[in-house]
Amino acid sequence: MSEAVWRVLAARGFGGLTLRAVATEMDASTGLLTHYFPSKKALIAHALDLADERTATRPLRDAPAPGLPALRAALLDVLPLTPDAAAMNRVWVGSWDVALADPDLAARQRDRYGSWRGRLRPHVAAAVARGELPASSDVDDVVASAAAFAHGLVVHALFDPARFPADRQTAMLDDFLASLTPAVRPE
Amino acid sequence: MSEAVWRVLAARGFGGLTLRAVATEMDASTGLLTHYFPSKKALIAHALDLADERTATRPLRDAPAPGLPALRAALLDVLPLTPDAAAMNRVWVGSWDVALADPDLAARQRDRYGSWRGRLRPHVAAAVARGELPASSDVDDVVASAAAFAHGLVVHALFDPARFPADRQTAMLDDFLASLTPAVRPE
DNA sequence: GGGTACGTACCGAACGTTTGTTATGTACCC
DNA sequence: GGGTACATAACAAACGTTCGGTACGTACCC
Repeated sequence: MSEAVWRVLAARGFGGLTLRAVATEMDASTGLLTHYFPSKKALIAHALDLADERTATRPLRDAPAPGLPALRAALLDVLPLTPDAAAMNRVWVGSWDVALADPDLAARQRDRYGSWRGRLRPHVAAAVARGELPASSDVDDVVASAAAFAHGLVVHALFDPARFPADRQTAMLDDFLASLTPAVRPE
Repeated sequence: MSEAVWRVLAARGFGGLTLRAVATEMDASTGLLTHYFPSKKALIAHALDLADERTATRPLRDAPAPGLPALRAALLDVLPLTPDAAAMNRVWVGSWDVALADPDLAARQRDRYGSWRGRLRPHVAAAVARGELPASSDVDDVVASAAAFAHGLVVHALFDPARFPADRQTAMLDDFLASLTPAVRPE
């Protein structure tokens, strides 16, 4: 069932997420859907949870080292570098319209992204502790900036994949991270 | 009429943009709407054009100086620092779901953001020319990074306005711009 | 261990509403 | 009086939701 929801979402977005579309996708009746979801909103909530779960359980690249390299790995995991990652991001970006229109869903998204920043935070803190970032850095600001940069890059890459191939996204991320580190002047 | 479309969009997003919602909003009939819009898709396209127009004609802060300050001003104009700007961004972010679901609209968004980056480009080029940015900078990458950063910050600020008040957004942008400039070591 | 009771899983059809679209009518303007 | 600017009404389709009915497992009783 979740598979069908995901396929509908990836193909038609949240605007095309209907009980019948999901039912047809899985060759079932609308009765099945309503049996598990008391309302349409519950379906939408499940779709968001589904995106959450797929995001959480997707294979992550392991961080080569704590600090900046770990942050880099975590952000690379978010970018639409592969078709699967692009589909995932397409769902997330698409969810923003419906989430912003509903206070409950908006609050859940707020918490979601808050906790994502929370998971990014240790990497930034470690980077500061290891001297990769200036000690004067505001950790929360750096975290938020990195999260914002990644999400914005996701959007631009989704709309213009030709101009933002995987290697350019990676290069841009590396430049961004490099710009965070204090410049070392050649002697 | 455009005013009514805008109000519906700001309140209910693209998922709640219907002919009748707009008609009710302006105390008119659906016949009026269909008189001007041959189809629903035309309505959506108009909504996007409307967002475009409002984006283009909104009062912009004038750049205090060419180069980096001009880039800063242009990006500040995008961030949801005021309720009006937040409403505008809410519409833009909401448009991404419907845009990603329709190839025509997706192409138009792609061009839109491409031309926005095009308008940002001279400022970055000027910054390089003036020595505010390293001569080794890839202008297009810097432009895209700045655009991505701003758009990502928009998303996070929309979902969590309490954690991203105007002054923090501004501070984060300033930090981002500062990180682009080569560090100057105190003698 | 056969019968009964009951909860869960699901189908299929129908409900009433909302949707986009179309058709017809009317007032007004040049 | 022909064209523009709407209103009004109706349309079929799609929508979320409700509901009666079937199948099946599981527990309990005697």
